[in-house]
Amino acid sequence: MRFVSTYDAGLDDKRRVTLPADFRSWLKAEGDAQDHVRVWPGDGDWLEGADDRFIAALSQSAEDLAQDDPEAAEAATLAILGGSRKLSLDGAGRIVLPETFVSHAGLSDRVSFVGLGPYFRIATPEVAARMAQTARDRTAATKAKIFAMARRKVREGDPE
Amino acid sequence: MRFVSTYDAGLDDKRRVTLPADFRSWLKAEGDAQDHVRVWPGDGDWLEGADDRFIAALSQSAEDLAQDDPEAAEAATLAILGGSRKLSLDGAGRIVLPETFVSHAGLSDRVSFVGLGPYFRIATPEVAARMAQTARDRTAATKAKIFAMARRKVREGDPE
DNA sequence: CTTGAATCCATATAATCCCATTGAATGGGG
DNA sequence: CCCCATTCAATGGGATTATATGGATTCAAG
Repeated sequence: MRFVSTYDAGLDDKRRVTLPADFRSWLKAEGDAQDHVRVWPGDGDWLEGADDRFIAALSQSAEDLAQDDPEAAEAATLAILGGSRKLSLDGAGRIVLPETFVSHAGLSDRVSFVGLGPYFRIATPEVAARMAQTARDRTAATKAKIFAMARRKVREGDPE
Repeated sequence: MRFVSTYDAGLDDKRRVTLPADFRSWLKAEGDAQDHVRVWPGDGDWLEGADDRFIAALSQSAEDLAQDDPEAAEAATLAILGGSRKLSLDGAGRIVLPETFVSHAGLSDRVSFVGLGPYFRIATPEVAARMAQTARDRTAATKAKIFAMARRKVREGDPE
C-alpha cells in the first residue's frame, strides 16, 4: 500500500513539516534506508513528492517516449529533474521545504498531504479540498467502474 | 541519482562560483576524489558541466557515431572535448569560470545550476527559468502519458 | 613592478541535529 | 467500565555544524 488518503500537518517558521507516519512507514518498508523524498512544484498551486523509484520511473518513461527525439527527451528530463529537490528527513520525520516551494504552493501554517498511489501532493488545506472536490466531480462515472473492478480483484484473491 | 534540481549561487568579481553542495557530495561519492568538473559552452546562452566519467561516455558515443557519420562525430568531439575545460574546486567548493565562458552565457552576479542527471547546465537565472518553462510547455502534452507509464513501471517491480 | 590566478582564512547566515514537551492513541489491571 | 501507565506521533526550541561568500596572502609569469 503506497501513499493513500489525506493528512494534515503544521508548517513551522523554519519551514519544517512532518511527513505523515503512514507515508514514512511505507518509504522505509519499500525502498530500504529511504531517509529522503523527492519534491517538485506541481502544475498548479501545489507540490508533488515521491520516492526515488518513482522519479527514476518517470525519467525512464520520458526517455522511452522520446526515443526518436533526443531534444524532447532532454526537455522532459529538464522538466522532471530540473525542478525537483531531494529533501531529507530529520530524526522526527520532518522535511524542510525550500522557500521557493512554499511560495509556489502558497503555503502558510497548515498543509495537507494527499496520497495518490506512487506519489503524493502537498497543498494548503483549501487547495487540497478543492482538488478533492474537482476529482470527485470528474470521476463520478469512472468511480463506479473502478469500484467494481476492485471488488472483483478482492474476491479473486479470496478463497471464500 | 546524480545532478538534480536547480540551485542559485553568486558569481563574484573574480568569476568564482560555488558549486551546489548536493552536486559536490555526488561528485565525491561517485568518482573518488573528484576535485574538479569539466565545463564547456552549450549550444545556447548557457554552459554545461559534468564529471570525467560522463565526458568519457560522450567521447565513446562520438566514436560509435563516427562509423556512420565521421564528420559530424568529429565536429561534436571537437565541440565537447576541445571546448571543455577542467575547473578545479577550491577549499570552499568553488570553481573559477573563464572569461570566455562568462561572456558566452552572459553571466553577471547570479547564476543558476540546473541538474539534468549525468550533467548540468549553468546559466543566468532568467535563462534557466526560460529553459524550464520551455521544457514544461514541451512536455505538458505527454505528461499524463509519462505518469501513466511510470505508474505501470513502479507497479511491475512491486508485488502490491 | 604588475597582473592574474591559486590558496588560505574569516564570518554571517542558513541548514542540520538533538532533546524536551505535548497530546493522542493503546493496552492492560483494578 | 474506568483509570493509569506506555508508546508513538507531532511540535517547539536550542545548540551545533555546514555553507556561501568576501577578503587577504602567496605565487608565478609577463
